[in-house]
Amino acid sequence: MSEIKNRDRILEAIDQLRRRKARPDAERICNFLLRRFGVDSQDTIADLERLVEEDIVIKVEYKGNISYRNAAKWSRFAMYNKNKEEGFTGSIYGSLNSEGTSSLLSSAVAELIIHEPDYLDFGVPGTELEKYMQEKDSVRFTKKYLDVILQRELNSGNIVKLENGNYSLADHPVPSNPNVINNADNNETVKMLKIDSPNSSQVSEEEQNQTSELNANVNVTSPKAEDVNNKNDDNMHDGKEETLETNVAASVSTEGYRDGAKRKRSKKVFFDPSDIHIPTRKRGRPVGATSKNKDKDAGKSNIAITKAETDKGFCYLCMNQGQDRRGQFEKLISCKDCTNKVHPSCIDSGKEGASSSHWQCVQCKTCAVCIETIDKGPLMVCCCCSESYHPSCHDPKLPDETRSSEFVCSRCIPPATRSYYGMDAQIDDRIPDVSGWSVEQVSKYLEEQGYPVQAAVFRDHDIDGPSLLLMKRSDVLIGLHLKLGPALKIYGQVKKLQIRQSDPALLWP
DNA sequence: TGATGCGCACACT
DNA sequence: AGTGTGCGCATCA
Repeated sequence: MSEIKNRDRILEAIDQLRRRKARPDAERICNFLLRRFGVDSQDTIADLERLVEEDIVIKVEYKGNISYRNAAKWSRFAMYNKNKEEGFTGSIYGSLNSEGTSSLLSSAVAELIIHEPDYLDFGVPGTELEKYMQEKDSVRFTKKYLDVILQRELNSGNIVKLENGNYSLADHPVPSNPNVINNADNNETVKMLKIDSPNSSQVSEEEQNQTSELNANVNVTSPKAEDVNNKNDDNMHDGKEETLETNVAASVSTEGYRDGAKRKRSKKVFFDPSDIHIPTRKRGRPVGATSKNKDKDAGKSNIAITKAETDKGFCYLCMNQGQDRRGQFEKLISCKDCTNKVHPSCIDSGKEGASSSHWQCVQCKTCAVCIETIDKGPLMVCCCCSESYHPSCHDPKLPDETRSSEFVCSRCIPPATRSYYGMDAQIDDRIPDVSGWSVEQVSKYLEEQGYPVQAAVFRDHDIDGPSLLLMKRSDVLIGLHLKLGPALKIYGQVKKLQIRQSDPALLWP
C-alpha cells in the first residue's frame, strides 16, 4: 500500500471533501493535492487510479457523477464488497470486479476494517475474524472450516497474514477483473455492475450456496454510467441544468437506475415564528478560522493537531495508535460528536465521562446548565450520568477542591444527601475502589456477590473498573441485554461501586 | 475568485 | 425511519 506516493494525501483529500460536504471527485482531489502539497494533477490521477485498483479508494457513481470513497471509512464498503462477491446489486453503488477467488472471508475482513479502521493498519486478529464469521453462521463456520477457507484465501493472495499474526486484505489483489467497464473516451476505469452471469466466477461451492438465494434469477445489464459522467459542474451552471439533469435521469433510469440527479430546490421563503432561536453558527468559514490564524492560536492548533492525529487512529489521550497505556492492543472508540478517538482504558473516568458507545471528548462536552463548553471554564463530569457542569453552574456550586473523578451531580444524588457536596458523606471503605480493576476483577467481584451470569456478561462486554464507573443506568438496563429483573439488581451493584456507598436512598433515589 | 461551512433535499438501506 | 451524500448558497480571505 505504502508505495503509492500520494496515498495518504488522496485519502486526506477525500476525507476533507466529505467533511466539507463537497463531492470527492477527481477534480477536487487533484485541486486539493495541488494546492496543499503541490502534487501535479496527472500524478494525482495516476495514484488515484492505483488506489482504486487496490480497493483503498472506491470509485462509485452517485447521483449521476463519479465520487471517490475512502474504503476504510466508507460505511457501505461492506455492501460494495458483498456485491462484488455475489455479482449482484440493485443500487448505483453496485460494483463488481470479482476476482473469482475473492470470498466471504475477504468481505469479512473488509467489513471488520470498516467497523474498526485501525485494523487497516495492524490487521484483523484471527479471533475477531472467527467470531465475526461464527456470528454469521456458527454451524457452517466451524473453526476447522474457517482454517481451510482462510488458508485458501491466503494461498490465493486475497488475504495476507501480517507479521503480528493478524489478517489484512492483500495490497495487490489478483487483477483479473473481467467485468470492469473501461471507458475508451477518458481512459477511466470504473468498477461497475455487470451481472449477466453472477456466478460465473470460480466461487467455491460452499460460498455459492451461501449466496445463491440472493443471486437467483438476477440478470441486470450494466449501465454505461460513464457516458453521463462527463457532465461536470460547469455544465451544471451554464443554464442547461434542467435539460442535462433530465437527460441524466432519462439515461440512467432507462438502465434500471433511480434518478440520481438532484433537483434545484426553491428558496425557503416562509417565515415560521417558531424559527426564532439562537443562531447556531454563521455559514461559511468561522471568523479567524484561516489556517494562519489557527496556527497563531496555540490552543486551537493543539486541538487541530490532536484531531489530525486521531483521524489516523491515534488515541486522543495517550497518543498511541494501536496499543493502550498498558502496551496492549485495544480498539479505539470515537467521540460521538467529532473524530477524536480513545482507548477505553485510557479514559479517565472523572474527566472525560465516557461509555464505550457514548463517549464524548472534552472539547465537545457542554455544560448541562449553560450549554457552554470547556472554553468557559473547566467542566466537572458526573461519574454516574456523564453530564458535565461548570462548578459555578452546578446547583449547588461545587467547591474548588471537588475532584472530578469523584463528582456525582445533584441529579444523581437525592436532595437528602446533598451533604455529599459538603464532603461530609463518608465513603464506605467496605466497598472496593474499582477504578483500577481489570475485566477479570470486575467479573470475579460480581460472581462473589452472587451474580455469576451477569458476571459473565460483564466479562463478555470487556467491562473493567474504569468502564464500570462510567456505566449509566441505560447501559446496564438496556446495553447488556439482560432481563429487567437481574439488570436492576446488577445496576444496584454497579451504582454501589460507583459511589462507594450502600445507602439504599442513594442507590435507589 | 477560490476555499470553506452547512442547510436541506435526495438517495439508499 | 435512519443515515449517507452532495448541491447550492453564504461567507470569508
